[in-house]
Amino acid sequence: MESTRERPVTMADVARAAGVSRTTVSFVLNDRSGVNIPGTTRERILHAAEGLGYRRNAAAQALASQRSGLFGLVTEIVTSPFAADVIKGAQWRSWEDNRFLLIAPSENEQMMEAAAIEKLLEQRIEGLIIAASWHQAIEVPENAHQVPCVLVHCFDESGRLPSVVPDEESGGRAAAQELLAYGHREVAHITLPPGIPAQVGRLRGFGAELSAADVALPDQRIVAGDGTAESGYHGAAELLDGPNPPTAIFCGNDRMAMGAYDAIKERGLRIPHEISVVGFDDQQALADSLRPGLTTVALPFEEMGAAGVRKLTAMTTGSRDTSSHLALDCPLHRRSSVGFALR
Amino acid sequence: MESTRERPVTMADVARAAGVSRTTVSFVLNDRSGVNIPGTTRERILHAAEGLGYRRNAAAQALASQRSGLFGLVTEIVTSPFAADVIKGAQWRSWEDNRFLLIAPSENEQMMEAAAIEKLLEQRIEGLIIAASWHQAIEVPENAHQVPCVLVHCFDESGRLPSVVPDEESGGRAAAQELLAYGHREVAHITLPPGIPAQVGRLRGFGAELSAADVALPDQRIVAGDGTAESGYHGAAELLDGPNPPTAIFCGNDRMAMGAYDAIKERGLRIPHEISVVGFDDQQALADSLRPGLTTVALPFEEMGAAGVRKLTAMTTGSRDTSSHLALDCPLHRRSSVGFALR
DNA sequence: CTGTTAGCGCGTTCAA
DNA sequence: TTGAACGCGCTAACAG
Repeated sequence: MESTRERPVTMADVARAAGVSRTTVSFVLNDRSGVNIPGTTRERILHAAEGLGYRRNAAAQALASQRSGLFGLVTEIVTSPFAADVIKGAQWRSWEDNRFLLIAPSENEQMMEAAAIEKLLEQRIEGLIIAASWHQAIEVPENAHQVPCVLVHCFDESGRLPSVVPDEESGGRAAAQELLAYGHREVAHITLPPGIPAQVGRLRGFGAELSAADVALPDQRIVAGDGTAESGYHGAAELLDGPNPPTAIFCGNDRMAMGAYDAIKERGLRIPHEISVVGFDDQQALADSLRPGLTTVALPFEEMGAAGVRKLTAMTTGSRDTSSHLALDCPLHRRSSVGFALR
Repeated sequence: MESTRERPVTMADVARAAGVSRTTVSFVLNDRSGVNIPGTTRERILHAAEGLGYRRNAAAQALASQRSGLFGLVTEIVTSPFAADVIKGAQWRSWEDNRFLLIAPSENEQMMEAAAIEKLLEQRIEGLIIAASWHQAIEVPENAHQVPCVLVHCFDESGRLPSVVPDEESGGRAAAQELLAYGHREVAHITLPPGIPAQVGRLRGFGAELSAADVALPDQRIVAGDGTAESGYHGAAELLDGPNPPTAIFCGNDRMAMGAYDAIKERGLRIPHEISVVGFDDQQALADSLRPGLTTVALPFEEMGAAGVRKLTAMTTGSRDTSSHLALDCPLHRRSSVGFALR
């Protein structure tokens, strides 16, 4: 029984079949610039490769050339509802750039994240993207520094690593614009936990756009929340029960908007007829369960993923990209929670 | 300037540092069974590797061992809203199985799909998953047969390739159960294009569950749709304007449910008070824009992705898995479009 | 412009 | 148990 092991055809086979050396084959198959190979030879090689069913071996190429053509992405894939969008954007962009994207789950346990990166490093990735589930300063694992690294939806304190984050201020402005367009002048805001980028940016953008339209946002109209539905409920209650209730509330995130809905309905007010609400994050599962549908500002996850890869490609191809901190606009997603102001 | 090129440390370096041969290092690092190595030597090697910061080179290992540890997944990542869920399930499962998942976009152009697979093959994937955007029989590209291959959300006519599909019938049954639970006995169905698995299964399951409860589903109550909102509109109109309008409509998909909503509202009927609607597919973006929220049957994308990988792992590790055609349950997602029957 | 030669880092057989 | 030697498939100097 002579087992003719179906051995995969190699460059040597192609060279033999075409009557040339492996080098020539390599040159032709990678059509290297700066080498002029007779059209006939070229044809012959291509034809032989085709005929034999030759297929490049990426591992061999990676080993020999010291370049894997791989990018890595660590993200909270299982627990974060947003991770899929970042992956989608990054994945597509990588493919366009003729690279594969390796994904590794971090689930934000610091240990696991380092381990995940380690796995990626074993694959000799040429670049790494670390994506966080919320806009924050992160502690970058030591081993991440062994390859070009881009931070997505987060940044490091030192600011040494390039990052791609949402422009929270633009989101705040978008919310304000929408409310202003509907004639609201008595507006309020329920904030996120103080100090985090999302809290600072969203409020700042909101306030700036309002004041540009000569609409005041006094301190009594800014109540502190902590991001939970619970705090949204209390925040809205405080605003509505106060001496001068607003006609519209911009909530620092969708969860708080959910809480606000409860407080509003509890008081017999109708959304959007008597009061308008704008959220932030565009959480599908959440906006989905709210009645009426929540008009909210979305985070540009897909774009951030793509931008991260683009930046990585730029870095690995040597083009020194100076604009290393990118902030992407947060667009408004209209649903049904904003109506015309009564006052 | 003696540039001490920071050459990555190899097994040879570890061997030298530990005073043993590369073979021994290889044995220890891969803790090969059937080899007894003195605890001391073992310790010494591990220590040396740690100290030198040794990191395995996946490409070299793949090349030498002829096993890449990679699985491939082709899917319509950019155009299909469901692809992300399949990816999520498959990705997570692969990681658990200690493998990386390579994703390639197909966008259902037959040419592009083959090209995508070709790229994956160059990476020497050990298994391939082909995922479709709707449950259908597909033409499997020739090159897909060069590695173990599992079909997700689709199947090949010949039935030779293992597949993981949604159990459409279970979804039809779930819809019926929900309506029955709310006391509906006058129910109708708007079908998908005739013949496709989703149409056949959903209707069959729906009908079976009804008849098990002694509820009739006469032919006049089954109107043909084609999957578009337009056809849903007309189907619902036909049902509502007929001699004996139903109290509940099960639509073959969400898009048709959207159309049905219009016909219903146009006739001054309220959902779910006067008529109930159940959809199929659980399309976020769609169910999100409907008022009231659409109760609908979901396709188990994440589970299908995971099951596909699991099957692949089983195949590549040789365990002959006979149950090669897997059908996963479709669970109901309750929102607000089902209410108690008035009649 | 083409062929020769030497690695890339690791798995694995075969002796010792 | 350990070490020497070869091969995996390809890239890249360096000659010719």
